[in-house]
Amino acid sequence: MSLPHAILTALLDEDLTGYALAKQFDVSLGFFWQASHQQIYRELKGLHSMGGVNVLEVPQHGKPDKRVYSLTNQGRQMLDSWITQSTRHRGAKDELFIKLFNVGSVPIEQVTEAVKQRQIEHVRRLELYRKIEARSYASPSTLPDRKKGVYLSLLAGIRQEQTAVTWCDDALNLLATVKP
Amino acid sequence: MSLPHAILTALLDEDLTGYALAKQFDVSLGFFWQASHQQIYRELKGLHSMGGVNVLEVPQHGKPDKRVYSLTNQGRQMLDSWITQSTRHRGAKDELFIKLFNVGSVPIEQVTEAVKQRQIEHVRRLELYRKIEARSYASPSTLPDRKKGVYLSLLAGIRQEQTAVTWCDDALNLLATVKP
DNA sequence: CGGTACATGTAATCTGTTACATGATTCA
DNA sequence: TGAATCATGTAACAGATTACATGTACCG
Repeated sequence: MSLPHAILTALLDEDLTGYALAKQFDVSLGFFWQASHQQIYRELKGLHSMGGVNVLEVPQHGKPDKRVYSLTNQGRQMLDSWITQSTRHRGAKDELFIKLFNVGSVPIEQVTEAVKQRQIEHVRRLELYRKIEARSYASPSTLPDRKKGVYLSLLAGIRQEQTAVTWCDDALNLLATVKP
Repeated sequence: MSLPHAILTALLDEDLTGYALAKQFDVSLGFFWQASHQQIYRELKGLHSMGGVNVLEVPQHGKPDKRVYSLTNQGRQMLDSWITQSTRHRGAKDELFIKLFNVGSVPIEQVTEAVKQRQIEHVRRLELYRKIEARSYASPSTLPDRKKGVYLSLLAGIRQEQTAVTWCDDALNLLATVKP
């Protein structure tokens, strides 16, 4: 039960439509918590009926009408009390490790291929994160308080990807010693 | 759709009951893919009706009867063809990052507390992994092929935890500069 | 006497994914 | 002309979590 809180968090700095929220969940917060537009529209209704957000309906011409959501005081209080609760993280479910547990029982090339593929993804991710770092967080010591948490998240992402890229190299080396 | 394959994988080396499988999913494979006993019993039924596993009913006295599951040839084939399919990983959903995105809007002590708590968990995890490494994977170069993938998973776990512990230190340092 | 281990399950609910549905505008 | 962007949603299904349910044996 934390997608609602992720949405409230995204609304801290700016009012957003469901559509714009869904885009945010593709980048930024979405690097650490992803959600589809279907989920977001569903949750926004729930949050609205609970008083956590306000809606402003904005008629448009040429495009469908907008519903711009904003955080209410009650929404802020929901965040405040949620912050004190225990932090849950469902351990990442990653099929790659199941595949690795199959080494020695299935054709090794397929596992190697999966690791190579994964490394490409990690490299891409790392490049993206570094680009964001260079653009917006070049001097972390002078960051306003409000940005420090976001920066730390990005830093976590960078380190994770770095670790993963290096691990892929080591994994490929060891997998190369497995007889086919 | 990969819990079935995780179960088949766990059955590669030994026949197990649903109960024992659930325990495996608390350690070993479970470090990278967790599942509750309810899920496992459900999936075992499905796998059985699809011919991926055999059941041997073992009457016991004093305890409920056992159903010992073993992998069939068809089960092995299911793994073989699954291995070639694309590897999915749902990005880890971690509330800690949502909390970090709240820095500057909620009481900072709570966020700091959450990071400290998380660091303790990572340290514990790291110690556990290292214990397993020392016990079973002291000389990775002489490992039989069948164990190499498992070792690589463990190595990934160790590196991830190490990275996380270090990051927590850096995070705590930067969070200490946030005005309350 | 109380807790843990063994051993299996059902039912309800909550989350997440996939597919379907609509429709104008802008850009190549 | 066709794809992408803006903008909202419904419906069905799959997957995960929580609660409930039962019952013996063994250890301290």
